[in-house]
Amino acid sequence: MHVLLPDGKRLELSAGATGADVAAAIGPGLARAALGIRVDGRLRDLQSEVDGGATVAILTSRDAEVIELMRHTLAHVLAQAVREHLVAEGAAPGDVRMGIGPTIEHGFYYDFDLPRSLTPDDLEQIEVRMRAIVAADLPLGRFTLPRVEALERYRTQGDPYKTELIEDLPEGETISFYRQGAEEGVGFTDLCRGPHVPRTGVLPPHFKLTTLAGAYWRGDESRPMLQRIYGVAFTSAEALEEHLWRVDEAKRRDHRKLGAELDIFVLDEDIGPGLPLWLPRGAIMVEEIERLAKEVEARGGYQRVRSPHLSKEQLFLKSGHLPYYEHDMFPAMVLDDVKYYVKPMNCPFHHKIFAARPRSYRDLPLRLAEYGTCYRYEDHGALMGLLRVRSMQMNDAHIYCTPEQFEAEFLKVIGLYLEYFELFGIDSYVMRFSKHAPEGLGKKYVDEGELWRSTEDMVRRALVAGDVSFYEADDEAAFYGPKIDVQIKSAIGREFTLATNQVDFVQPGRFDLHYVDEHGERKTPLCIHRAPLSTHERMVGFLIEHYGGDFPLWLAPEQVRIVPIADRHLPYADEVAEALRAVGLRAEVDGGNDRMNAKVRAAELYKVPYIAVVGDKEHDARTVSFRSRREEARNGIDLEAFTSHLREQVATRASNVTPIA
RNA sequence: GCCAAUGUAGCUCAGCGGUAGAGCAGCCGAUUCGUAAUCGGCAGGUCGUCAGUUCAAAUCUGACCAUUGGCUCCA
Repeated sequence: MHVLLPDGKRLELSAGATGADVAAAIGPGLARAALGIRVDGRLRDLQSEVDGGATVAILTSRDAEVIELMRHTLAHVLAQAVREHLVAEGAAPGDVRMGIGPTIEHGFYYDFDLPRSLTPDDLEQIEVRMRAIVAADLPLGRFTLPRVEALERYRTQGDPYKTELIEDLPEGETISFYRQGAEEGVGFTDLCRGPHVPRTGVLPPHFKLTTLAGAYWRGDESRPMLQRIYGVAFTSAEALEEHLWRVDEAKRRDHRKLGAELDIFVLDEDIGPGLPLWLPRGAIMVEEIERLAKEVEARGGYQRVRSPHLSKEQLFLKSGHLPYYEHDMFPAMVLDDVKYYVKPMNCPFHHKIFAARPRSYRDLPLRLAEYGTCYRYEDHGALMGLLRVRSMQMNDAHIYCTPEQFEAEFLKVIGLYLEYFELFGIDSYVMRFSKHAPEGLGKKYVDEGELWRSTEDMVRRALVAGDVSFYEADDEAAFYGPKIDVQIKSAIGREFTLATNQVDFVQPGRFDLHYVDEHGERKTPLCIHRAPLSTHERMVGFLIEHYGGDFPLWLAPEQVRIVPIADRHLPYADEVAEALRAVGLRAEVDGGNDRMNAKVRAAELYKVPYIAVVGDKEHDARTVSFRSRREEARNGIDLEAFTSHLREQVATRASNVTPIA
């Protein structure tokens, strides 16, 4: 047989040749340096047999992708270290059970079922053992076993996890193991698909165990909770340093930290978890977002409505929330044998508004908007600052339309997202087409298999017609229909849904909503739920991180801080503030008895976009001297010119500032 | 909800068996100063809560509450 090399050369090999054989055939130097191979674009290890006719590239430490092999092998080294660590203190080897240990972005993890809980101290000691295993330069050997023997191997060890993994492998699948250490019983052997580096000695020292966490076996909350150890690994010290620096930098942008420093919101134990208080500065931001939404929606033909926070049980029975969404609702309050619930969503109320009078096809599409505050009983452990709360103001609207109008309306909503994202300069996001999973019918999802499929097809057609790029995800839908979720990452790298756009083929029918079409027939409308600005809590939380607290002028809680140089300049400072406030700008005077330098520093730390210094020169000429976080500092700018410069930025909601003329 | 860690003044943190400390912020006073910290003084805490151990608990133990890191879930 033969293989092709990346330069197009043909290399003749005997049958059953491995990656190592290919490297050796090319040259002894390469054979020593080889860490893995790439076969037709797929990463494999040196021990795997190459396919005849394939293009094979030998990978060395110079190839970036070998870090994948290294991280994978490091996961095994971690497992060996954990076993040694616990056996050293007296645990039986069989009591140290292994789950899975894959690579992830920046590193790897491994899940364990252990006789005791690990502590951060253990982590340090385990890392020391890992370095010893690397230094021991154990060779990695791959071997396969027939299914029966593989199962027997783990059954005798009493290992339910590996046994289950093998049982779930499809018949006929090769069951491979990797052993680090020259012989059985030494080092560590693990069920594994590979690929790996050839020896532990080639692993880079630039790794670090980072966190200890709990994780359900196979991600299923009904199964045992294992202990997971996360680590990061890079090929160079600089890359590791840079990664750790980035993690640190992200912490500085964390909206919980900045939210406290900039007086935007607080959480108070007496009020309850996930129930934030907006401080005056945060309230300004929420209201600016609302103002933006109202302007955009007025242009888009939306009408605003209002609905109560509570409703009798029957509304949510009708909508389907009680059977399908009760877990996320605050428990009922009972008055005179009538149950009332706090609303988790606005939709049932809007359906009632739709039904409040007969509707003609001429009324459609009918777009009802409300920034209603909803309450959801989120799991305690899921709460996170403003990004995951229990009281939330939805940027909500429901669009009722005919099937013929669906595509255009749906795409208009997508267009809305894009308009907002452009305004905020949001460019790293993905659109997720969230579909149901058939197993969830009747449990998580209303039991209408056919309707699910046809609605999902309709959404997919609309997305393709609108040339929207997206990926599909099963089992992520709302209980009443599929969604388009805009997925985004927080400063600390956790993915969450920002905007959402959902199709509802269920509730209009359950509420017996109808309109009269042009032939005088009663028809049920479709409903699109949309929240392009997410909830106002999550949006503000996201924007704090997105801007790192350096908000564009229109969003900044305080837009101008006026710093008088001496007390005698206070009257003029007040005059400047009045002039700014007169045109709707938010300005404050720092009248304290600090030195000017200290006041400038305080305003900078508070991230006030413009600091206007006024002294004798400014007073006499009726000017200001400003410094800004977004443009070059200028002295002696005419007060009028300064004011209109700021007004212009606010009016256009500018992110990029054109310096003052 | 599950696994684990943490919880001392508004914030950042020290103290870790003998009944509480610093810096910054705050307040008062002096200084009136040209673009990131002027000086001095004062005030501020039932050490998350509730039990327990002890002659004595911020310090040890337990339960609960909250926060954080993950898992599950989600706007």
